[in-house]
Amino acid sequence: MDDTPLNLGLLLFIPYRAMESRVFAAMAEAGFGDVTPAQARVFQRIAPGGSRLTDLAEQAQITKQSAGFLVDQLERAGFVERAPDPTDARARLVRISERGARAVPLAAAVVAEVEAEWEAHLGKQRMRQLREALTRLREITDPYQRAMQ
Amino acid sequence: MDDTPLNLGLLLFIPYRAMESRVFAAMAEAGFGDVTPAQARVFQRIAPGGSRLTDLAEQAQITKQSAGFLVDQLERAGFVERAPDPTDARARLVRISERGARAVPLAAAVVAEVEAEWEAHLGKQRMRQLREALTRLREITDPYQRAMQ
DNA sequence: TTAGTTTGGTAAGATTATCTGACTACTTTA
DNA sequence: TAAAGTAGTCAGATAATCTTACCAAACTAA
Repeated sequence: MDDTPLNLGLLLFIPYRAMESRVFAAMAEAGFGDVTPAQARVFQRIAPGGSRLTDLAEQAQITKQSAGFLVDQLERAGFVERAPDPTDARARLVRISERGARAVPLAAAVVAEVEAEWEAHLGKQRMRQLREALTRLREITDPYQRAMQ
Repeated sequence: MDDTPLNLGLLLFIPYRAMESRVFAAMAEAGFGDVTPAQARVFQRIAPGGSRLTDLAEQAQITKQSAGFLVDQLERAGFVERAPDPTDARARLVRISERGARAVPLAAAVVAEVEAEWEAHLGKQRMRQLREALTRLREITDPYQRAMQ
């Protein structure tokens, strides 16, 4: 077997992917099977008071056309709603709607569950170190520093 | 500002995405701009002596049809070649070709560069802790444990 | 205060990446 | 040696993304 250390990109991707799969499986089981990964990546970036399409696109690193397409789907599925932005007549705010709000704590619970499993495997200390290192890493790898759920 | 701790999935994704972007930008600049992220995710899983399509599909967690589609593109672009598998007449081995082999050290250099930047920001110790935590995490989140470059 | 520039968003059309289901050809096993 | 399993392809559908082009509202500066 090859024991070359794995590149850090892949090392980051593997658990990310595992987390995503777990959340999607649980959501599907809970009756939210009609949300796709691409939609979720936009959804989870909606700010508490609502976000503009352009901001969502920028944060998710997709074009505003793609973001619009995904928000249309989320709106049709009842997860979000659009409201005029009182501060700018050109813009509209994408907000989490009632059905979307019901999904949020469910997803959060699965994330917590997976994190607990990881902590059980790594130990409290290493888990804390992991979170700290990633949080610091974000300072230089995330152009959008706003905290998100 | 909201100071809720970010969920670990997103915390993993942010630097992963940053690493990927850097690598792709550098590859494009070096004349390998015709490779897509999806193709790269398959390519980087090719074993030294070549891999079967089915194995690549399994490791990348896509269907063999998708893997075949991406390998077709990689083959047309000259990054890989297919050879009969001497041990099984049904199978063929996907191998890195000359052009592909030229791309590998280039990508590795960018990865090393980004990792060095991260280490400069985190410090040697936290960087080591990060790598160790991720390596251990892989034990419970990666169904395919074979080391990859 | 109005003309030019920027910003928020949509429209149309193409391309890429992915899936499911069905199939062929070879291999393994009972 | 017949049945079951495995490697891969084919066909057709859908999802997610892009580029280019556009419109309307809002800023900005002469």
